[in-house]
Amino acid sequence: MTECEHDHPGSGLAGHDLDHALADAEDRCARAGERITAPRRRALQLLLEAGKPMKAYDLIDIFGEDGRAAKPPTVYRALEFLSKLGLAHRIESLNAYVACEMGERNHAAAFLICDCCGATEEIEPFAPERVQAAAAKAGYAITAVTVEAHGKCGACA
Amino acid sequence: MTECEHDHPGSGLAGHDLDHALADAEDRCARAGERITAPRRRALQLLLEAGKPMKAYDLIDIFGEDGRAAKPPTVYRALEFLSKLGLAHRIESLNAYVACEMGERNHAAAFLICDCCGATEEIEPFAPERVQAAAAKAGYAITAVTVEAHGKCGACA
DNA sequence: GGGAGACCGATATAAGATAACAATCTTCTG
DNA sequence: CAGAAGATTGTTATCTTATATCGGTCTCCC
Repeated sequence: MTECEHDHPGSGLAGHDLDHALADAEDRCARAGERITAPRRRALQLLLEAGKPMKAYDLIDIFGEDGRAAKPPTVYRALEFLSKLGLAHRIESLNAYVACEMGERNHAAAFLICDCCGATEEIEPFAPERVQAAAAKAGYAITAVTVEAHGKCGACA
Repeated sequence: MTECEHDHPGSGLAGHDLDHALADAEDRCARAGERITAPRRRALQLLLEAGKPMKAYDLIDIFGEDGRAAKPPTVYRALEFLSKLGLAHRIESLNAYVACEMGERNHAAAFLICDCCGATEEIEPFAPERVQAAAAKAGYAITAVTVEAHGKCGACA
């Protein structure tokens, strides 16, 4: 899948931006009546710093501030929580997780994914009304849609 | 994920329909200059008979005509081949595989998936031109798009 | 009939995810 | 404050999903 491995810049957050994003997330969380605990916050921090999809076991490996790995359930639980709140998304076709780039609201997400460098871009879903229409015609009531478009990003093409 | 477990009818093929579908597949295969060997044919047969997404290890368990399991690589290789030819599709959000329901051409696929009974329906992709447009705007050149809509089918709703 | 490449079977192991249970923390209530 | 209820965590073990590797076989083509 990964072919060229240019690891061009990447849009990970750091310093002030990171703090701000984390504070935002805490707000959102509080408003949703949920608690953002230490492992949840740590998982989100790692995703934000990475700025690209991360495998669960990559997070596990770097989870401890002291350089020690976490136990898998710790990280999987945190990721489940973040997904539930829309603070992160799972990318099915990569078995990976990425911080949500579109602030507020637990929206549907769609992704452009570079098979070359691994970069992803979160975009507005394409034609939600047509999804619903097509589903209704087939008798389905849809609650969540996964859209993952693979190809090459500008830098790799 | 699975909640109710009605296993309502299902659209698996059998008898004459199955033979016909397999013959069709062999045609397609021959025209593509590929060989449909015994394990490939067997894998496709199992998917067609099931008429719904099957996990790789479910196929592995029932692969042998004599009731014996196959070795994982045998089935994974067959599934990879069938996917390449468009005779089957992988459903990322289920880690499962399903026979293609739309005859000819190696099209893009989209799926309606019932989280209740596991049924799926393959449909025409929604707005391919808008995918391409959105991707182009972000500098991406897209080669494959995964669309998986989850919800409840008519029977489960 | 012999070489090249595709394909297969088998073993082993890697990668991804969850079950189960005890311990702890939070919040609410009396 | 005491204590119960529920959410969250840590820990161990295990399950599920997928691939690497290697030697042998088959098929095609010259």
